[in-house]
Amino acid sequence: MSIILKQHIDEISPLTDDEFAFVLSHFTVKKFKKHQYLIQEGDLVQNDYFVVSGLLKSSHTDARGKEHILQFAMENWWISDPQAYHNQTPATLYVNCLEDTETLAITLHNREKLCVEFRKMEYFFRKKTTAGYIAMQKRVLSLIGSDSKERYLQLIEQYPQFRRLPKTMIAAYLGITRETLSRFEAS
Amino acid sequence: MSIILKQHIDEISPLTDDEFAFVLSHFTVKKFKKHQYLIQEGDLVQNDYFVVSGLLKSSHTDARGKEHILQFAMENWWISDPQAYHNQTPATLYVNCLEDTETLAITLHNREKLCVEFRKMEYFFRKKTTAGYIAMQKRVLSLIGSDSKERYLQLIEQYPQFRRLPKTMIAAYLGITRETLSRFEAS
DNA sequence: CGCGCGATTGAGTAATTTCAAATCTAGTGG
DNA sequence: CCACTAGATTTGAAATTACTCAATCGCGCG
Repeated sequence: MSIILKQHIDEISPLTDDEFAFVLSHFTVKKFKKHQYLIQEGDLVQNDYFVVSGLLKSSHTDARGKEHILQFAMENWWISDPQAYHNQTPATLYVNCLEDTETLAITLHNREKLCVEFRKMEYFFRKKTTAGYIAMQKRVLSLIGSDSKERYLQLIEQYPQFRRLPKTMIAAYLGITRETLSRFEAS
Repeated sequence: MSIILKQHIDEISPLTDDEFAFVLSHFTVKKFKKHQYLIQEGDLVQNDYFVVSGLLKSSHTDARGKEHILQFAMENWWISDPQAYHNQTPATLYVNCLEDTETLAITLHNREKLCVEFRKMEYFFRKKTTAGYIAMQKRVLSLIGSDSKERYLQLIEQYPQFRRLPKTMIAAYLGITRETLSRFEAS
């Protein structure tokens, strides 16, 4: 099962089998059931999660009780509350499962230890974070520069997998209501 | 003048004077006049720029000719077209000066060389990028979760310095029209 | 069969945009 | 120091877009 993590790292920073075994020793397998929460608002966030299988989302619930979705995560993606994890402050996000999910979890302590002990992994995390930053900047551009219909079309073009998500959640990800989203598909 | 870069790095990864001299040798001083472009759409992006003094913005011009602002940069900030810089693909953004500006520029080649040669700087860039990712995620949350007036108030609370920017640009950063922004301040 | 949840549709309301015009302001040259 | 101009800001009115609230529809699952 952990082969998928190796392949994922290899794309940026190829490892020998021995090296990967060492890397893997810093992770722990964690499995969750549909609807289960990995992180709730206020929690101390122990882990960053690499998704081996399943489906999750991270979201924020605002003062009016509305949920806004920051991220979906499927196989090969990472998910957590990055701010709470990296700064070790209380979580402001929820992370929960839309399907039964298997993850490889790494604590901040082990992540930093791994970066110090093993150069290739510091390189991996640096590159991965850079790619994440670039993706986030694209999303900002889409949010400030495109109307909601364009954003929806861009989204399903970039991530066709997202078609299988409930539309209510797609809407919460795009920053529009489910009713507005529902009025698009017709065309 | 480069003392400000040292102080900036020291906040994350403290350096001795000798170490900093070594780091600095990887940068070149570049100065620009108000209205000058550092990067234009289609360019090969040579540098990431650390701002010593002055003021800049990065922006994208869409198919309708409208400008959307991704970032402002003042003293102590970094600016570039990250996607074009890190992937060495043609720029999709413009970066230009709102005031006369002094920068310390680093090529991707020198940045990577520096990371390999000098561990503390790889740590610095990794942490800096992580912080940038977290800030970007906050902005996404603000865009999908708050209406335009709330976003404006959040912005001037988080960055009071931005008050000195032309409102047209604040609007282009928030993803609203200048007319809409103009109708807020009254209250 | 019927429950429950997600998706859709309708009608009225609120927010935002567009287009146009008027007003203000900072910087320039005389 | 003043007049002038270009850019920025404000204001108005109509059109568009999105939201809210309420009702209905469709379907999978026990």
